[in-house]
Amino acid sequence: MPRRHDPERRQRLIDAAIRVVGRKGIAGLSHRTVAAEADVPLGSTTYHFATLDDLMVAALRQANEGFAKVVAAHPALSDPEADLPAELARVLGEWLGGDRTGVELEYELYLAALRRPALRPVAAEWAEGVGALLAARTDPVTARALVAVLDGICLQVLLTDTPYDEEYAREVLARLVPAPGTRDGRGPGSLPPAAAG
Amino acid sequence: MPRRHDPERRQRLIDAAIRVVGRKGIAGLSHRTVAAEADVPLGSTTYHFATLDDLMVAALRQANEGFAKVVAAHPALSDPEADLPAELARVLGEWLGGDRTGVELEYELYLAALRRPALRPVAAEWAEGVGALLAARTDPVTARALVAVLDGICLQVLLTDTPYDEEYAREVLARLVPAPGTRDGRGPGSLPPAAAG
DNA sequence: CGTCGTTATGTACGCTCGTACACATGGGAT
DNA sequence: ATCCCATGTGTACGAGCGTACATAACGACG
Repeated sequence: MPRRHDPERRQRLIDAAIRVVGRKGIAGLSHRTVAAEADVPLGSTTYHFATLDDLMVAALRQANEGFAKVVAAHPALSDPEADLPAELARVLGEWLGGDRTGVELEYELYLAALRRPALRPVAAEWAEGVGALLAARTDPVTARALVAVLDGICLQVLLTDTPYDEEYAREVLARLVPAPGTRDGRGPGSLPPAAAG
Repeated sequence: MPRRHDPERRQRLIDAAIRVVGRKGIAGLSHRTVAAEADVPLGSTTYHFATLDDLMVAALRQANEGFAKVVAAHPALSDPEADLPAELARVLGEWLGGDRTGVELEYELYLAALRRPALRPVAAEWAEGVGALLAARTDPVTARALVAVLDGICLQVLLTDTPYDEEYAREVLARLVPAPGTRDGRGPGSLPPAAAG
């Protein structure tokens, strides 16, 4: 019985949980599968995470950083001069085009909040995080709308096996962003219809 | 051992499955729970639905009619004179404001398509169905965009415990609909870059 | 009436699960 | 040096699961 006194075991369990969900889905997540993946005895997982919800909260919180990393790798998203819709569409394409397993993993944990109230605060954190990032470039209402449509486009791609269409995404995102001059913080709502067509 | 020769048993099993998912979620769906809910022996569920995927496909297909019913109850959605964004926002509010269990049920089955390829065609049917309905009022690209943002708004409400804001939804939907006169079927896509900031 | 295929029923096997608990261990406080 | 508690380990129990299968009833059809 080696490996006594293993600090960071908790972290290794989270990593293992993420790998398990990535490979077998949430349905395949159990104290035992995580223990096997992390190569620790069963009792260890139940000790560090009494319930599977606890484990999922930790996993979702960590998985959320996946999209954030892609975003952080694109400083253009923070550049007020850049074409925001085009940049967003590109970043989304990069994320969806990358490792599909990772994308499905993040979304599965995210969507699990529907039935697991424990996950909802974490899901909200993510939405607020992305929203805050976008709000710096537009206004709060537009930011929320952009997050919603990003979510919606991802769902369509992931749930219906439709390939991602970056040009389509760019177009849709562009319609949500008010014309310059309207973006002064007083919020949108009165943009002339001409701006949308 | 009464009730031999029970036609429509298959249908009753689907109904039972929907009730089970509504009450305990997909995680609580099993041949046994459905059998108990429908008050039939275990062997009967395995006979009519060899796998749980079969049962879920049938259930999702039937559950999909929930939103369709709400839509059908609003003929204004087909009226070319009506304010489409406002009507959509109202219908969505009605659906989300109604029996929350039913909404969660439909969405849970819908989202399950992420990990169950068998459900993806059914999920796609739903998206295409709503899309076709909206395409009659605008153009295909706008219709897809509206479906995406409807999905996104629902997600935000269901996943983050945020109350539904009809006025916000109306505003966002309105930005996606091209101004009248542009809606001639050639589709959008050529709006000047200036509109994007 | 008799036959046959579909539908219905009951039971059993092997597996995984969450949970509980008794025991071992080792490091930090005293 | 000693004690104590957080941490680690092994095992067992009862429950639920998918699946398989032998058997029984029924209705259609000749």
